[in-house]
Amino acid sequence: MTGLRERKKQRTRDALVVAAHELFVTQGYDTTTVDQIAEAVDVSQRTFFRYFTNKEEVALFVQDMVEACFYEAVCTEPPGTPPLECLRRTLNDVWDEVGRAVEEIVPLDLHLKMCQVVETTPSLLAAHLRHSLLMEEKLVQEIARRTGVGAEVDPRPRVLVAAFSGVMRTAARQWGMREGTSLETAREVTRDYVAQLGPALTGDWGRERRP
Amino acid sequence: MTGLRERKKQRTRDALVVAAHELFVTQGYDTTTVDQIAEAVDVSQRTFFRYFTNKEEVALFVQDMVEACFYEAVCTEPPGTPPLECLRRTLNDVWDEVGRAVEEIVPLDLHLKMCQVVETTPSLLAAHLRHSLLMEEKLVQEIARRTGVGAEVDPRPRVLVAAFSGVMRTAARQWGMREGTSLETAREVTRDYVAQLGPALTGDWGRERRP
DNA sequence: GAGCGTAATGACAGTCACTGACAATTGACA
DNA sequence: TGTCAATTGTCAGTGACTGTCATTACGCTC
Repeated sequence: MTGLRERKKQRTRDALVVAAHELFVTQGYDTTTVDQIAEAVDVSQRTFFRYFTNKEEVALFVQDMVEACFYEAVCTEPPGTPPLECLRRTLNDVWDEVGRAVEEIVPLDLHLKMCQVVETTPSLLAAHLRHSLLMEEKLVQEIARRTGVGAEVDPRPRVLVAAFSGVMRTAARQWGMREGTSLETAREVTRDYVAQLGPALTGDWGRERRP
Repeated sequence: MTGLRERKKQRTRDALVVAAHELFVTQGYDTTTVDQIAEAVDVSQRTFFRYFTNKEEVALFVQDMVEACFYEAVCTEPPGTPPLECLRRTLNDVWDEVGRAVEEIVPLDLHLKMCQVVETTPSLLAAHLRHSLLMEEKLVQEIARRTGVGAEVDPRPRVLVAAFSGVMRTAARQWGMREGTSLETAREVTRDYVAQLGPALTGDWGRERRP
């Protein structure tokens, strides 16, 4: 199953991801050319485009994996849990696994820095949002499946996932703008934000910060 | 104030928007080149890029205006309204004005078709999502202002706007996939989806469609 | 209404992301 | 070891976008 060919490909792909991350983090996304990435790994530009359909993809490779990781975790959640609770609980439990999965490809620190690059680079942020949308659709299907509610006739699965994802994105964004970015702070911020979903929707906001 | 120079520029810009819309709608976004758009209006490609920083911008010009329109409407809402109610009410009231504003630039029908093109064209959808994010941030500031809650210390403004915007985007998306796309159906679908925000978050989803 | 300053445009060359085609290389497997 | 198929490099081409400079056109003054 793991012939030399496979392993070589895997190594090239990983090397491209790591090299790209290092270049993006140090000199910025827009100012890094595909040629530079390819050269760093000593392959031709054409080969780069055989591994990644475009420049964005190599930048979002790890993030996509993280989101896929979250989706998988949601799918393994025990049935019968109320949908919002299911998402919230998964979110809280999945961080360690995410950390491990990331480390298999790039140093965790590099990935966290890359998250900030994504947030601050318009074209990259745009692509990231679109990728997230695809994952949202998968989540919708899963929520619909586990609640027995048809996503095509009842808007609630979509509405729930949209609200939840919107809040998570916001949390990620706010976290990315902080100084100390670690998995721990990310977990805290997202947990915090999601917890505010209910209070934020009800009109009676007190005058002081959440009690 | 409106010298010949200004009016001429305005006319060129509008002509570019209309020509671009027609081309995008008939042959698709990716298959339309900037040269074609410029040629249709009889200006050089360079001039096109003096009016719009990139190809996406001309495609999203009207949509951006619509979102700005919504934002303005939120700002003129009477103070004291609970924030979610404020957004919901504005959303319901603003449609006619939006229709009028759009018609000043492109035929409404063309715009509605363009919305579908945006939803179905990955790169364009990505750009659209990013633009929406900018508008969300403005909304956050406005909500924070009118509730006297600091957006930098209390997550609720961001959480509320994120949830609301997420649901609106979902509604727009679902609407765009329908057959009969009119302002009326758009109003209905969005109103419908936003109304489901509360029910979707509570765990006790009934087995049948919303009663 | 002639002339001057400035804004708008066109023409051109160049960069970079991305693609198709074809030839060269290399692992897999008989 | 030889053959097949997958992987890669090279090259040429397209299209989005940018900087530069010469040209045109507007607006304003005298």
